[in-house]
Amino acid sequence: MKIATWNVNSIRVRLQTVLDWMANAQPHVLCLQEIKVTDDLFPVASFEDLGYHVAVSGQKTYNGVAIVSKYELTEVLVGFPDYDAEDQKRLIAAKIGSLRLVNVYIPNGAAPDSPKFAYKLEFISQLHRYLDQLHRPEEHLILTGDFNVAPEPRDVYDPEAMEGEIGFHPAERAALEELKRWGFEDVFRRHHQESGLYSWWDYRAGAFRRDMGLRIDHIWASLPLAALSVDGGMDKKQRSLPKPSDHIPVWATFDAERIAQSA
DNA sequence: ATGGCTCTGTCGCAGAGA
Repeated sequence: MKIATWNVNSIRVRLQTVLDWMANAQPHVLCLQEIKVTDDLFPVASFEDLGYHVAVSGQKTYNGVAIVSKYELTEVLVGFPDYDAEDQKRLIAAKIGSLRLVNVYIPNGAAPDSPKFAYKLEFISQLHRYLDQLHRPEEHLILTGDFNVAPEPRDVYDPEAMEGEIGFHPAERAALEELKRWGFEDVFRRHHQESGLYSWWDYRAGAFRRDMGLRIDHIWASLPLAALSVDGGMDKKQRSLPKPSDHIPVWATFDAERIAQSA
């Protein structure tokens, strides 16, 4: 079972790119962020034609998340039950068979001295509370999406230069580490330990050409589920194609039979 | 170097991204 996450930076601009990638990569589940459309304008039919189910939480211009799945999506939950997140559409969850999946677009934060950074930390704190309220670490649970935080020095191109900058500030790394201690393992890191593996490169200043990237898109699995993971990866080629998103797809595979057996 | 691109809403630029 292949699960993927991709911040596409506008689904309308990137639709064909995403469909082409799916035809090749064949994910069972794809979590999208920054779709930048209202629900009614999301190209549902394009995915349904390929045999996928779709759950969307979008808004005009900014943010927006969606889950695209070969398996039926049930118990779809949009946003937080008791926190309005300033009406920003950044969270969608669903049950897929016995699997629970949470797709999140954590706020960027703008700059460490910005109110948006406080909102980012508050959002991560609310996400922690959300897990406490709705889930247990013993479940087969995936938390995935654009986390907008590079967890460790090996996840940034220049740890010294980036220290304290947005995406690699100690406060957000600590918040993310605390979230992880709820009961998750970074599935990508289970399979790849080396530095220099990034999921995002700035559009500006030839950042991709100079490989100035960050690993900020993640697939976390609860510990029982992480034990059933088979492989993980990131499709860097997608960043070199014409009109790319600034993020690339991140994916992980799991032993579907053992997931079904232990359900 | 708070920009260097890219996208949206709207047809000038401004806001956001990270």
